[in-house]
Amino acid sequence: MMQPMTLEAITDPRPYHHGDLRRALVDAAARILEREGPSALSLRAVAREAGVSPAAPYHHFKDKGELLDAVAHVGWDALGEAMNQAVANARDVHEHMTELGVAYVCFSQRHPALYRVMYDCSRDRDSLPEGMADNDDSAYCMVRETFRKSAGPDVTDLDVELATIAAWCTAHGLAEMSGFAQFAPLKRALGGDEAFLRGVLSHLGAFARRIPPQA
Amino acid sequence: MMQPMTLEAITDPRPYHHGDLRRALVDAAARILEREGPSALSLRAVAREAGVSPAAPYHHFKDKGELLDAVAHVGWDALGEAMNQAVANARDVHEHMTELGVAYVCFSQRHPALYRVMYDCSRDRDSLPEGMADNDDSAYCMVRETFRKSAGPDVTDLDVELATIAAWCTAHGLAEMSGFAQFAPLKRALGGDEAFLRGVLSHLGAFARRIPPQA
DNA sequence: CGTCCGATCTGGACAATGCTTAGATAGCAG
DNA sequence: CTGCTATCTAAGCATTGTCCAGATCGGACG
Repeated sequence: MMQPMTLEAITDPRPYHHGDLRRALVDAAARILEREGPSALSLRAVAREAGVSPAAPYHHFKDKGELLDAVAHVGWDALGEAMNQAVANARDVHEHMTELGVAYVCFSQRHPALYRVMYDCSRDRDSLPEGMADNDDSAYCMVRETFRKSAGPDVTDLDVELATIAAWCTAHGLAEMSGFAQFAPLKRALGGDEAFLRGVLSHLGAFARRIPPQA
Repeated sequence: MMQPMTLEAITDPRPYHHGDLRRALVDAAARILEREGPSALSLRAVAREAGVSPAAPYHHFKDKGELLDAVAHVGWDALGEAMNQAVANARDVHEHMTELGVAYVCFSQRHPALYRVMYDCSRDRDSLPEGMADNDDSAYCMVRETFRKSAGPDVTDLDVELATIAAWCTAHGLAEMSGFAQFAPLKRALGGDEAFLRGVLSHLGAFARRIPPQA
């Protein structure tokens, strides 16, 4: 809200005696993530990157998980912003859903390590990731609102919720799997990553048509 | 070198010095997974569980990752079997797709730790998990075959492949997310986990209808 | 039957990690 | 200046993945 949600690793040289370390740590973590991937993201490495002792982070985060949570939160904000952008660029309402899906998966491909952290740190908690659905601009809520706006009067809130979950699950699955090397030939045949993405999304119908509407 | 490069193509019943340790290690790992979850699955814990020294596994697996691969392979075989079962129980062909999806997600909920390992160890490799699509009975190939059989004559192989990927991604997304606590009220309203599952799957159409068929 | 070789396992060691505790230091209120 | 609190460091602990030097067992060969 107050801070710009960009991912750029800005080496913000705040020459306070001991500057805003909390912020510096999150930035350092994001920098390591983009540079070396999730497996290199140790608490000690983050401290090293930020130029402090290995124990310093513990004065700002309860444990490693809480640091990861903060990093993930930044990621969700950035995702939400990217999806907002995508909707803003769409010409009419019926394109919104497509553009949201494309923006979602593209984001996950541009920041694979961040995306992984976003989900990983919530998997162990059995609850939705922090920042994913916290406010109206958050990614999940945008999808739901898009559904609600394009829904007819006979569509219940429950229907909207279920449809949102379905769409979200599909996008998430695509985000995690579209990087597999086995899909490279397919992508080439279709003419690029985004074409592949749209191709898969367009085949959702073929799947759905074989599922009877509710039991 | 003397062993076939394809992972345990055949169960080699070679009672070694201390028995078939390789198999014992995989079993021990699976046992720990079900009992204590993925975070407790250390190489040393596996060795402890199997009653051998911490260095013993290195005579059967190059590193921890290779052990995990073997565990995941067992998991994919089990998933394939569960899906085979589901198809066998379906009354007509048009139910196959639904039952496959249900079987997939149910498996992931019955063995959450195993399911996580199945994907985790392939994520770092950027290729499809071993055992996922290796033979005709494997999970992925079953979905593709179901699509092929129920497809009209005008459907190309590429279409079948894309539809398979779409269905797979959706199921995977559902498998990973349906455990989130936020969905509990929804599940209760619908009358249980499986009803929730079918509910979400049935709303795939609502999503797809808003996506224009191919660019 | 005995000898030897190689596959299998042990014990010990190393660096790295998450985390804790005790002590140092800086900024600020009085 | 004095004292308090938040912040940071240094040192240490248990655990982890991995490697290495030997011990040991199984089976092939003579």
